[in-house]
Amino acid sequence: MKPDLRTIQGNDPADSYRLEDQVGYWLRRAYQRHMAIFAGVMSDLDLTSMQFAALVKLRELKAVSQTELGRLTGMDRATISGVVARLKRRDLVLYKPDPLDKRSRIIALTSSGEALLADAMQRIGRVTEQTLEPTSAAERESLLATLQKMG
Amino acid sequence: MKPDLRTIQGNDPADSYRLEDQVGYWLRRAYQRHMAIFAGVMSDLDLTSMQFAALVKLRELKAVSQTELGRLTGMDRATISGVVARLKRRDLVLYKPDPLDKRSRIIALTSSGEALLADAMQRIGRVTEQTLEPTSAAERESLLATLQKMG
DNA sequence: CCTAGATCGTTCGTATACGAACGATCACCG
DNA sequence: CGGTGATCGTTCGTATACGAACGATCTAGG
Repeated sequence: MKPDLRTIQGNDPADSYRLEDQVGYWLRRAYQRHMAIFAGVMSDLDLTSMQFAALVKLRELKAVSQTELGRLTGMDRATISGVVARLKRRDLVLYKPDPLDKRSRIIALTSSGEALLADAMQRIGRVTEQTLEPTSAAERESLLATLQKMG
Repeated sequence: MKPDLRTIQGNDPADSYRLEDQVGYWLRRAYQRHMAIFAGVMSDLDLTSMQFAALVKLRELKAVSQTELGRLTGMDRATISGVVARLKRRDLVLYKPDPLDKRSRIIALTSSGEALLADAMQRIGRVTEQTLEPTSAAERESLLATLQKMG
């Protein structure tokens, strides 16, 4: 069915390499499109998808240390540091000292953080809907399962 | 099989929202892991996946304008500008004037660019292999097809 | 109690990412 | 031919992303 291009073109794997055949390329493209959809739906809230992820986790857990919040949302120390700082600057989150560890900084939602998040959560379904719009229900299930294995 | 959490927890879609159920979250995770694998395999070449993508396209097309190269690799004007500048600084690519358009800048591989790319292309299979390692052959085909629809 | 190693959050350096504004140029239309 | 809108690449501002080095603190072991 599918001819082996290496046989046709030679033994060097480089000869048959095309960007458009690579998972990495399409992972990036799909993620990129998802981000653009997110930005569009949330544009008037001025909220990035990473900021949203952090707020969602805070809503779920009430209060976590900054590094732990990073772990839960998939951001390293240095990255979550900036994300949280920008949320703090807008008074969407606040800092609390950790009575058990002076190194640690506990992060929690403020009421305006909760309010903004509530608004964003009303819209998040549209983001997923548009992201997955080109796919069938079966594809969606399979995609999610496969991505979870890979993550 | 799967209970509708909205029915159990209330009517607000926010109540049933979990980061871990979202495509966007897993797209990011999978892409992130792919990037880490790429960086590991290519570490001694000091080549990012975006730089690699640009070099691959240049090898395929011999010479393209900078903006066109960006389009083909999925980077906007501002981003490809920096990527190409860093490749130029390392003499992996060179600039040529476009005889037909004074605004345009034609980019092409240098011989050291070709050499480095040849090395990278010998390894790229390992990157894909490791990225897809947790998945079956059927899942790989399905994943690629679905991502392509979404991209 | 006291030190070696782990962990917390910061900062720096580098590399994407992308919207917006800019000057130069191009293409097309009247 | 002259002007208007589109396109080329740059620069700026902002937001991730992440390795590395740092000071402060915590933990475990002796």
